Amino acid sequence: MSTESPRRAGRPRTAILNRDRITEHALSLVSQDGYDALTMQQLARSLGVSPSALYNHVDSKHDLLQWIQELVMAQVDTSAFGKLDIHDALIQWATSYRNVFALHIPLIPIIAVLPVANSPRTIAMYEHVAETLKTHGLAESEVIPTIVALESFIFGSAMDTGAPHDIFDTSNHREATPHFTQAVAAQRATGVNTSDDSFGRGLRALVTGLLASRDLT
Amino acid sequence: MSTESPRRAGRPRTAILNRDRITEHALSLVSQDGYDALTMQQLARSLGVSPSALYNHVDSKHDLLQWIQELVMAQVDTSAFGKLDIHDALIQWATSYRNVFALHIPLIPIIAVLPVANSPRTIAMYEHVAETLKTHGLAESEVIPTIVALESFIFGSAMDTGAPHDIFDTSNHREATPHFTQAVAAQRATGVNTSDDSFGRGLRALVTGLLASRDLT
DNA sequence: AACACTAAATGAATTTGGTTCATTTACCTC
DNA sequence: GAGGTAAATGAACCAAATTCATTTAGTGTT
Repeated sequence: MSTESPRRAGRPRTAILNRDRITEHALSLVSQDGYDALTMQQLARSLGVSPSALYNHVDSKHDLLQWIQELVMAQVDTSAFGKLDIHDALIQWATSYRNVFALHIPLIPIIAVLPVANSPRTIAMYEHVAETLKTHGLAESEVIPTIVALESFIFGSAMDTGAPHDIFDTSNHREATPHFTQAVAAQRATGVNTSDDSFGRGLRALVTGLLASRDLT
Repeated sequence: MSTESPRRAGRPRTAILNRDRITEHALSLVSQDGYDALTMQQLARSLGVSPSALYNHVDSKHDLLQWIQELVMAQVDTSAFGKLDIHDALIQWATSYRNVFALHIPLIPIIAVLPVANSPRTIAMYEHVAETLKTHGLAESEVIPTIVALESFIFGSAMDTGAPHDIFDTSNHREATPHFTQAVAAQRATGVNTSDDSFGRGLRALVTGLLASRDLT
């Protein structure tokens, strides 16, 4: 938006800050102390700089989160495409995707709604999936809805990993909800992690169903 | 938690505020101007009261959001259980569930992770689903994971409705992503809403697959 | 070597929101 | 009436993001 001046002369002092350094430190803050610890002041302190200095490089905190997203996205494992058959490849990819974002839950509401254009890594990942689906024989117009359906499930499942263990505790209303209460007890008795189990079952169902719809609409 | 005092004497002036009135006004604010407009000051103004007065009734804004959740949950249509066969009942319920929360996206990250104990309506809804799944012949221990899988997809899909139309715009990187770019164009050409289509496809796949897993594990 | 120019960094101030608390208000019961 | 209590008030407080005028320190040019 800003018209550049004639630019006749030299460079300023060597910069302390740049996108990579900022993002790196931000992500490290998050890993250590969680998203609540990620404030502009904390970040600035960790970089040995004053908070306002950050605004020479980042437009807003929201922007900063987008930067973080890029790094996080890079952790998603897409190596299965081309190696494994489509069914297994999708499952391996989706599982990695979900596990990565389980560690970055606060990012989910942001990126679920973020234009993809700013994130090369995200685009590259989509290209992998799209190519695989197309090769498998999905109709051109089915590719995007299939990806979106998978992603919705992935994000939803990642959020679910943040739920407390006793989320389904119904101590107070036990009388009114016999079936539900009993189901909770039965699942708990199995000893397996609810989120993981739910994700596994759902993912298998979803992948099988979506790939099968090659013809019908 | 608070030990009650001896309570020997009378009543205060007739209260202006109470849970119902507060929640009602909060929800109305949200409907009109979105969640950004829901601040404690705005809410207080809309009730003709000072902000601090709210804290005699609500412990925190987070609490207030839980109250809203109750009202929102009440809008989910569970009437299909018992009327329709299980497949169609689940689809009708899930669709209503998703559509309701598409109007309350900011609530999703909060309630997805919220203990159910405080929300009678939520519990009642789960009881419906649990009973239906059990009647259908799902193993006791499969009921909860099935519900969680469905809910994850529902929440993820509801979030997706908030995505901008051009979320998949790849103008800049078109060369690098031929398959994806073409898929986006093809889907756009169909004229159908991406979120709706994705949700429909995914939901059918998910319901079919989850109900079929009656035996295998 | 001085100059002109510029990006980067500073620090103070602003803004926005949530939340606390001591105090006052109104009204009910004895 | 007098005692007692929940509700409401208003003035703070606090944390956090953001803005802005100003300073700092390079770098190429003359």
